[in-house]
Amino acid sequence: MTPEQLSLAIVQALGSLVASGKLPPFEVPSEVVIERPKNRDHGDWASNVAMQYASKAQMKPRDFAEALAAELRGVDGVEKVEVAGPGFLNIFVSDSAAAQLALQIVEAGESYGKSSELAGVKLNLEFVSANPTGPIHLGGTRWAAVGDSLARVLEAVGAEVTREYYFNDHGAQIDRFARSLLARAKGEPAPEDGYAGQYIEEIAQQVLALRPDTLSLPDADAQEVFRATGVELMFEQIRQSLHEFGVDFDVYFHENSLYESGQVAKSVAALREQGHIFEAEGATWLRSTTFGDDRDRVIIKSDGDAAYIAGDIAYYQNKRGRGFDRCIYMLGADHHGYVPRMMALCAAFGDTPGVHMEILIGQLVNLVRAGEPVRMSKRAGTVVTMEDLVEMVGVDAARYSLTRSSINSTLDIDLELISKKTNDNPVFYVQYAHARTKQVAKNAASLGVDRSEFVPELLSHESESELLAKLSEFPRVVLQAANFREPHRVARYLEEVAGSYHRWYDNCRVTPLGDKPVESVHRTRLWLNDAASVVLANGLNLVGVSAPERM
RNA sequence: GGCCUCGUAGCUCAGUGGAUAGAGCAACGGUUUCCUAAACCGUGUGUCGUAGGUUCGAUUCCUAUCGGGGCCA
Repeated sequence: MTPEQLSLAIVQALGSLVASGKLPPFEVPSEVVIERPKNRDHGDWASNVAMQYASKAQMKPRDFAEALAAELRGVDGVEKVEVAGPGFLNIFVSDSAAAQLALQIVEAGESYGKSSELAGVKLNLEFVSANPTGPIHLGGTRWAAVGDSLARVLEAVGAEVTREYYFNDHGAQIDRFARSLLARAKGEPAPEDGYAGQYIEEIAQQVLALRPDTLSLPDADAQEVFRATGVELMFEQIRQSLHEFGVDFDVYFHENSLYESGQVAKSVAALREQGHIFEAEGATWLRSTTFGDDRDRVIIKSDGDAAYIAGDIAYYQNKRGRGFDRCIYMLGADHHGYVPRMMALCAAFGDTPGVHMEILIGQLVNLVRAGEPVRMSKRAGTVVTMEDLVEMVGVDAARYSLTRSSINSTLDIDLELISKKTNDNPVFYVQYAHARTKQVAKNAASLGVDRSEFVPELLSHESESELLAKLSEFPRVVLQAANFREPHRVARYLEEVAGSYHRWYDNCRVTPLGDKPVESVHRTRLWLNDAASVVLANGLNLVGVSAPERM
């Protein structure tokens, strides 16, 4: 019996109670809250449905609960129902009803945990989107890990997700990049506002190797060569790093294409038609204050150049034109100031902010070494990059530790700690649990324990009902992670599954001791072992971390 | 000054308005003739920053306030 099945049983019970007049008519919910009580005396599962709906039926919570309890006692698999405290429903499920789940999970395999909640929804998820002026730094690495995991979670609940990377290779930042390359190639110190670091040297050399005559050109022309070629090389390096990090985007969207295709002009014209554009002080403005922005925004500056928001406007309309129902943007906390103007442009197109456009703001990552903050500077070239982090701890540990925390929290990564590869990192704990399930299965096979029978009532040890209960929560955790856009929930859940599994492993053997014969209980436990294996593997996959067979 | 975000155990952090607030790490002690000891078991610490409010019930929601971080002016 899973929480979903219980929820359904309660909804049906409520329906029949109302139909038979045992409860006064009220609007019966389509699902109710079922949770695993911390205290096992409170049952296998508990519901607060009576406290929530008693007033709607104009009853006292306890009376409401008693009526519902009486009805639930007739449900197959329900062993006992008690009413406790202010009106909690404490439900005890029979061991064999709970154990059926192991069978269902193994049979479902990779599809266990998936649902069709967002089936048919086309989602655009934009993340990282760093301009190609240098390698992906720690902050971008966090979005790469979290964004890709979020995409996986959303796909698991049925959404059609496009991972998208938006970048620009013109403008002030890129100029600084090009000037830095040129200076380095000429052996001059980096410009005051430029970039430094080993990668500048490497890219400069690569550009010279491709275009050996560059330095004989006039400075302006040479700089353009460094810009065009340097950006290309840098971007290729970024794509490669992301790929090695396990993150591949479906679309790399070039800001310039919005201008070249005339999309910007078209979008501005569309907004002008709606009356949201005005001219003032020689510039073209979006009247974003109409939609809650704290001031109007310049789209085309008085010198004729487009402001950054011109691209955002066109890009948003372009996404919607490609059929996306929802456009999700992941931005760092340093860009939270953009939210009101972004939402305003969404509304200006007649869309609904928060529905068609969603912006997730994530806090930054701090680097710490032995408790002391590490100062990072792009100019001094002392940034820690995605490659650095991966080199220190590996892809799995890096992705896991970046994904397991809420993006609302600033994340401190302690280099001292993480580079020591201590088992501080829970990724080892979870991966080890998975590896264990695989080794147990292997041993079972070699000793002749197979899945030829399943006797649910034999899974009666306390650690078995704990593990089964934990495994049953997986689909709901995935759904919550998707709905809240919080993939860290999956990682936290996996840590709990791993704990339950390790405890079960210590208490219940799958293979018989010594030369004892193989019995039904061993064969039945193999199902549970394999069910745990499925959940750990499916969950790790959602976090973007490998599920090793052995460690 | 305005806006965003965080404040929970010694540390790093979980915690869809529910019952006695949790995990990992760190500390101490125990468990291996047998499926992986990267594991398990035991020992303990909390004014959930503070003050009000809403509620049958608040760590969770609202307001104010203090403190850390960030963005803008």
